[in-house]
Amino acid sequence: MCGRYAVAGHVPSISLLLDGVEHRVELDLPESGNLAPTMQGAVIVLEEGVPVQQTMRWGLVPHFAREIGKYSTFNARGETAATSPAYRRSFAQRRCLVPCAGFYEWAKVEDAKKKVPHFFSLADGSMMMMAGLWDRARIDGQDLLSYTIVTTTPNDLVGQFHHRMAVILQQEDWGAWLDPDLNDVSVVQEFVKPLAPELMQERVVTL
DNA sequence: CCAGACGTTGTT
DNA sequence: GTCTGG
DNA sequence: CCAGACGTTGTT
DNA sequence: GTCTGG
Repeated sequence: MCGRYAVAGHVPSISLLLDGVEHRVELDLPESGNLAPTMQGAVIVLEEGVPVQQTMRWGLVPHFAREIGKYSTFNARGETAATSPAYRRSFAQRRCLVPCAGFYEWAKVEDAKKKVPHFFSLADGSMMMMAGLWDRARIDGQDLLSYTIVTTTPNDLVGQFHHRMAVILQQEDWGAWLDPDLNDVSVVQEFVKPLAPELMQERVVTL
């Protein structure tokens, strides 16, 4: 799962390989130590072939919706996103990157009243890029952009805490995930797998 | 045919 | 306990 | 995902 | 918009 994550305040510039061409994206990420569903988050989408940062609502409102529903769409199961009515068009044509510092999982502790948050980030401290889907809906006469984070089975590290985990893309896959020409769903599906646990680190935090 | 759903996680 | 809002 | 609310009538 | 259930 991924229901809360953190976005670093510093401004890294990232590099994407799209169709053999390198693109640099200047990021200006608003700092957030605890981003929650329904809040505005920064994602990277392709705009006329160029990767750009874009702010949208976390919690995908499908193109066919006419109002922001009560459904839980902050995560999309990678196993079914390709065929589910709410996500399939986005899975095939509207993928995005969700940059973050890391995400949280809460663990229940014996005799403790509150659950304890654990923070998961990349072992080398670099920016984490989660696999996202986005969509555009017409709500009250206005375009609403929104996104969701794709989930999969956990690796051995995250699996100690939860049975679902966000899909985390390695840098060499960032461009391909964004590429609209890559619309063969079975190829996209290859990216939906847990990141190797040795590439991640975990620590207890307070929020 | 029309009406209504379209989602995830976690917990039981 | 369960729903809503962030 | 977690945190916080969860209710009504009437009066100011 | 498209599929499912009635």
